[in-house]
Amino acid sequence: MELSKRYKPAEVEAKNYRFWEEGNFFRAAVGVVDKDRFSVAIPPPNVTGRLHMGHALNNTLQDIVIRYHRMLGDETCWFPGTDHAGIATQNVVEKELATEGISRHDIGREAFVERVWEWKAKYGSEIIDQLKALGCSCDWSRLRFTLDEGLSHAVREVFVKLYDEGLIYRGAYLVNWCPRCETAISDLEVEHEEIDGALYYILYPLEDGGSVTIATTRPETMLGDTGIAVHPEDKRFAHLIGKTARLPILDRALPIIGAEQVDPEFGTGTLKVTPAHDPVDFEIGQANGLNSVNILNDDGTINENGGPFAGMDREAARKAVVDRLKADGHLEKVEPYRHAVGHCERCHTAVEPLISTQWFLKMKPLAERAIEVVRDGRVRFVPERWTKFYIDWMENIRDWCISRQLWWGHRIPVWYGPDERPFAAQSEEAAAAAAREHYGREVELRQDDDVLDTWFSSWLWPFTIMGWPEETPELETYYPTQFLVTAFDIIFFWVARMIMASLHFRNEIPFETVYITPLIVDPEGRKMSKSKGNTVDPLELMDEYGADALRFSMAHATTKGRSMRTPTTQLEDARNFLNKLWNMARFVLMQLGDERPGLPDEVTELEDRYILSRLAATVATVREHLDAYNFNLAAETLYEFTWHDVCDWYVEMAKVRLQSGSDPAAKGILHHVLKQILLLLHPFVPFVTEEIWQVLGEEPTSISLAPFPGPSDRERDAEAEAAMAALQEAVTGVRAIRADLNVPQKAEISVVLKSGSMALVEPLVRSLASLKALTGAAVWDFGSAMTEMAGTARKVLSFGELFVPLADLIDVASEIKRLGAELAEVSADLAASTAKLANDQFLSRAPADVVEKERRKRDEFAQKVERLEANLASLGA
RNA sequence: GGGCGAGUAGCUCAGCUGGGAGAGCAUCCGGCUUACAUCCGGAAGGUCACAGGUUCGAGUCCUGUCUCGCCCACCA
Repeated sequence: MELSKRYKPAEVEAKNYRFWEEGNFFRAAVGVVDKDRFSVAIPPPNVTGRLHMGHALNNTLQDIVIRYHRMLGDETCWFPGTDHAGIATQNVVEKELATEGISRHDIGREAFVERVWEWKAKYGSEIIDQLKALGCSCDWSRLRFTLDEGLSHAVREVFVKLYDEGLIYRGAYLVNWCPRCETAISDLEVEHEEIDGALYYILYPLEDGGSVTIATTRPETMLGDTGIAVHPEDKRFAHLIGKTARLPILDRALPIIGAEQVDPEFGTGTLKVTPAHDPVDFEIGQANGLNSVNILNDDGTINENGGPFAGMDREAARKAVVDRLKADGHLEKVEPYRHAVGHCERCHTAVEPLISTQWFLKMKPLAERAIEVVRDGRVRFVPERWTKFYIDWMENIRDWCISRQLWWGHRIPVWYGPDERPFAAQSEEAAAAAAREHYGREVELRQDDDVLDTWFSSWLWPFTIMGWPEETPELETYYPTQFLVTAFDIIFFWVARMIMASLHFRNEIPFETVYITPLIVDPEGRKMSKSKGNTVDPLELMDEYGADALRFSMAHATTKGRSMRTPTTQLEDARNFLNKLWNMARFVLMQLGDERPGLPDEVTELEDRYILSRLAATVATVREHLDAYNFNLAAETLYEFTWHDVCDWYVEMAKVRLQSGSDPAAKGILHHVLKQILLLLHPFVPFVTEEIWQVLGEEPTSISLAPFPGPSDRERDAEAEAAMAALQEAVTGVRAIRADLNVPQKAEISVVLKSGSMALVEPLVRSLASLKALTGAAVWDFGSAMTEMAGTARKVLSFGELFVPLADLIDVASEIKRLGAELAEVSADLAASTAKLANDQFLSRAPADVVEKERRKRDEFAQKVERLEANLASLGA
């Protein structure tokens, strides 16, 4: 089969993915006991999702680990699925409706939800196709959706259980309200953004004369003020406690109280208390029995409690309130003020805190054990620093608001009786039965209108994808999972909650290792976001460079830092690298023809011994790095070995033997080394490696099922590596002379190599043909004393010296300059080394091997200096 | 107000438990050497942010400072 001169991903990728799917290579068995098991639950992408760089990174890393373990021989399963993504999906469909000029309220709940399912049927698989394009080797037969019947059942089960345990409660508390989405959102869904606002100083008259001035950033909330607070120990205001002020405009009586929460340093040191619209005020209100006056409608407009401002949008109301205060002489001053304002993560509308009746989950009882398993290392974060991040948050965890005023999601499994008594149950029938029992008769039940936070299904993901609450063979075989990959911003949303859920419902951890990826940032180092317009589309990158190139560059760029830049030049590097690999394969195929010789029995040639030694080292290093999740180092090691050790040196040396007729050993080694490289690279770049594997016609059918290289009987060969290093030094020396002195490529030269080390020279003599081919020097003379010759270029090596007679090409003066510069450098090294060895402290405290190494270095420098000096002398310097 | 990460060659970044500063790109010089010009050979380029400290020895460990990025927090 003929390979094209360049690697063309488009011709290879889709074809090979189809091959994998048709072969069911990623289908995992259940119930296997005689193998290690390895499983991963995918972080389910939103059904509305389009592959972004975060997904690309995340799933590339998961796939590398999954493929690695599959090749290690583990029974390996990657469980895939998608998330129904409550608000996000509802927003998408609402937007679609808006283009038709209608809102969800126009068509009603049932029809709307139907519409979303239609949308899902149409577009929900796009993200799956994109993951396949990336090469992800999930077991697609196990694809799940967080809103499918099985998971919905699990969600109801969990809700009822937690309700019965008293961990879920309903009540009116201060929540974050998004007026655009018209729903409560959890603390985690609020993003704080610094904005330029203003501090308004409002004058509150006191009932018995005088006034008090209070600073606020949200003047319109004064409509909901029900008190005023000062710090109890603030002497300036002590006399005010117990008195009453009057609210401007609405003329409400405001008791003045003392509260610890007040910061005497801020503003005027007094606080207007608006329990319905501020978390601190809510606390103070509760503690002091103040009323709560909610002034907002669900859409963010002012309600009837806002008096003359009722019906106005909150923005307009702010302005109107300020104008009115000013007109009445109640506005003392306005100062510019920069502060953080909460925004809805999904739609970026400013969030309003308000009192609302919602469902909550108590977190502290769940958090305790979840902290424990991380602390004792049963669940491990990589990089390790995230452990502290996790524990800090868990220790200060607050209750989770789990209800959402949406239509798309798991409807809360609670039915209310005529007296509003709630019945939590798996089904309406079960609730009816419970109600019948309670009331002693048949009653009309009404289901709660709200749905659950999307994360209320995701936090059950690792075991619900395996069929929980049934005790399935999947659970038995693959739970707990071994590995989870996610970004740090999901630790609290998801990772922490999964740990809590798994411990609570299954009494075991959900996964052993949590790998936290760096955050991908733009070229300026800023977070990528659609609103900033600095996103990069991985699908476009895949089109341009190929999925493998994207994967390799991702792996290569993944460090244990907190962020990484979008790979740009690295993408080109990766593409070039894969092309290099492709061409190496072409070369090997050209040499092999129909033969598939494999590793020869006897290996004697220097370069053969060398490359096998390097291969053994590479296998060991790559496995080490993969086991430690050092993706960049593993990729780097393979790049280096393939390109430099194999292509630059081994192939070039083997050519000599291959061109001068058949050489079974060289062919066998080429074949073997190529195969090993393919296997080592396969987890990183599955498409190109599979393609070459197929062309070679290797067994097994798919490289994805082949065993990953392990330690072999051929291990490191220090002697060959040392001899090869000498050869490389000599070759590079001659090439440098050629380049420095502008000796034309075609010009015939001869080389004299002088060395006292027969151990090193002897293999070079045997590799004479390689030396000639690699340097273009036709005549090599070893070991003989150099007779003084005019016009000789010189190079001092670590183990000897090179002489290249070039007659009139040599300019003695510049030759002296060249050698002089090197002498200066080496002399400095020698001086440093000598000084070190003269230091008694060093000799007595440094480990013996370090001292020994230093001695060898010193001797080497000394010899080099000696040779350089001799050469300079012979040039008459 | 706390916390985290980064600061190494012109650019993007490696550098594991402390023992002679690395890669790729860009630059310069030379090459169509029949696997690859997405290539090959060579060269130049760095007070490892700054200041102290620990150590025989610090890019690597400790303390402090500066710059950038990010996270968390009830200063309205």
